Amino acid sequence: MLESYTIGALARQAGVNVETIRYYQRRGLIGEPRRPPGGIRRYGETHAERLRFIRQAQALGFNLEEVKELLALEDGQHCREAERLGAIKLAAVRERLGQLRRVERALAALVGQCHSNAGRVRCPLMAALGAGRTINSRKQSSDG
Amino acid sequence: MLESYTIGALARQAGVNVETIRYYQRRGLIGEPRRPPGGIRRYGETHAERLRFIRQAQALGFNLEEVKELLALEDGQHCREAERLGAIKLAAVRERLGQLRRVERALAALVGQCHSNAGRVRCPLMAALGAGRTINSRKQSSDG
DNA sequence: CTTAAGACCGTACTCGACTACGGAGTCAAT
DNA sequence: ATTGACTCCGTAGTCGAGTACGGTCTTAAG
Repeated sequence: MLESYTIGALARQAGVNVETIRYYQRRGLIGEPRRPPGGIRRYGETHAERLRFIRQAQALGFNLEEVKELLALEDGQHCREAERLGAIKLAAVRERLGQLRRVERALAALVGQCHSNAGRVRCPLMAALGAGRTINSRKQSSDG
Repeated sequence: MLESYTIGALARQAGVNVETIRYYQRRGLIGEPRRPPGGIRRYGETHAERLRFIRQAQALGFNLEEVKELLALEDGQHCREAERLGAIKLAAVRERLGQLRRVERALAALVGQCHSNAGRVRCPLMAALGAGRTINSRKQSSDG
């Protein structure tokens, strides 16, 4: 634990903006090391990892509040609570996963169909995404 | 195709705000039916479906621009283009899917571990999300 | 010591996606 | 004809997640 990065170095290392780090600190997602008398804060690997974690979690659709909870799990002693939160997130993730799978299938079908069927899109995507029937709405635009 | 909803009814039916519909129209995601001489626009099932489509796609992480493209695929005659776009989206979806699967696994592991291990969280989530090592940073908070 | 890069900090701006507001017009019921 | 709910429309405000700005302070190099 060398605590060797300045905030700028940390930012570079993690591929985020300095301002973003400071923003996360304000939001309580990463703690700021106390600054040595009159000086400049130093950050270590743990911070870098935390940043990576945050970005990953975000990329998966968790918002900062949720990420914060996730991080609390990680830090937490409260296994009971961790389990509860984890289970909730897990359910959410599985739901997302299910939908995404349907989309994948539909999209794959669309592309395949397109391939074999040049000229006519019947769009299985629409079917997959909640609508029951074929649409073919001929782009009822206005702008006139 | 009864074109029987007013915008308010459509909104209720689709579970969105009237303003949201108008916003989507401005953004070009749904066309507005021309208004009968001096009157009020009427919407039909196609609009309702389109709204559902939008919400679903959004829930899966597509932004409005992307949704618009998706909708263009649907509307489009241009199969060639549809295929191209579709393939791109498909790749994105698969990437997401892969990540999400990893998270699911990790989260499931976390919850399971928690269960069998009451009192101590080692957090496989962290491992899954880009960090290599166990963290256990004891919440280096600041806040005075 | 001077200087320049960068830290520190508060405040303000941006961007996407809405959401609210206010005034004028429409329409069905009374 | 009047009322009240609702539409239409433009403009403005909100919220989440940053990003930028500007002034002061630290710190390393010359």
